[in-house]
Amino acid sequence: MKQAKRKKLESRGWKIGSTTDLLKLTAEEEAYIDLKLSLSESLKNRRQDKNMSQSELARLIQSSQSRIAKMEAGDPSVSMDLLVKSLLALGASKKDVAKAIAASSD
Amino acid sequence: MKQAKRKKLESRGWKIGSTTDLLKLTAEEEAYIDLKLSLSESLKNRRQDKNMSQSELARLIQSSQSRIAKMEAGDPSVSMDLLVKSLLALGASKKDVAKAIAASSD
DNA sequence: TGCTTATATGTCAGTTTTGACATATTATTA
DNA sequence: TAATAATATGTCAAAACTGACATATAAGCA
Repeated sequence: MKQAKRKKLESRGWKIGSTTDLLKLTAEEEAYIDLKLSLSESLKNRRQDKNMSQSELARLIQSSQSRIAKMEAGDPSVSMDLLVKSLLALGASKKDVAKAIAASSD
Repeated sequence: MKQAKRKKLESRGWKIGSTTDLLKLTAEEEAYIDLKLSLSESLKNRRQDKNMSQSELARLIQSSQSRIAKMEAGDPSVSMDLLVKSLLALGASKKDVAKAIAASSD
């Protein structure tokens, strides 16, 4: 994994292991993170396309503005379940979700 | 939603609301459940294609046989995160995951 | 510039998900 | 048939995730 990418992930709060095994992020771990970041991005785009504020989306899915912010920031404390439920609440179809997931993140 | 399908879901342990609003499962809720069941199925197929037992898979992902069984049974206590991580551990690519998700469940 | 709205970040108690365990049920094979 | 392997089901303490809140920072506009 490239140094730049690792930095990006670490800045978002992902713990990629101790300093000694920073370079050992497995392909599966990387794919999993990629996948969540793709969902994050997709969520942000969908919300903005609807001219909706984070607070409005929070109301829609009975969550809070801060959690929406964390979702869109790719915070590791957010589950895929919540990301997907949010996308669906914004009108995404299963195929839309699939497309978001298949998209490579960089 | 069809009666037969609802029964199927309820038999797996999904709580689809009280008797009065059994028919009001929203499209989003339905899509979310469908999506998880598709991942379940995909996981089971992948594992079996590799001639791997649930115990072996459990070891591989540092989980337990009982949790694998729950994943494959579509138990509502299992997160999408765990399902996806497991698929990736079995060698699925992001595209494979996307395909599983896009697949309609019945 | 100040004012307002939107987004980001940190914390935390309540809830959900977790691996592990015991044990039941169902194949599979001798 | 018995014995063994595989899968299913129920429970629980620990770990992870959650909405909510406070508050910081940023963006837009008068």
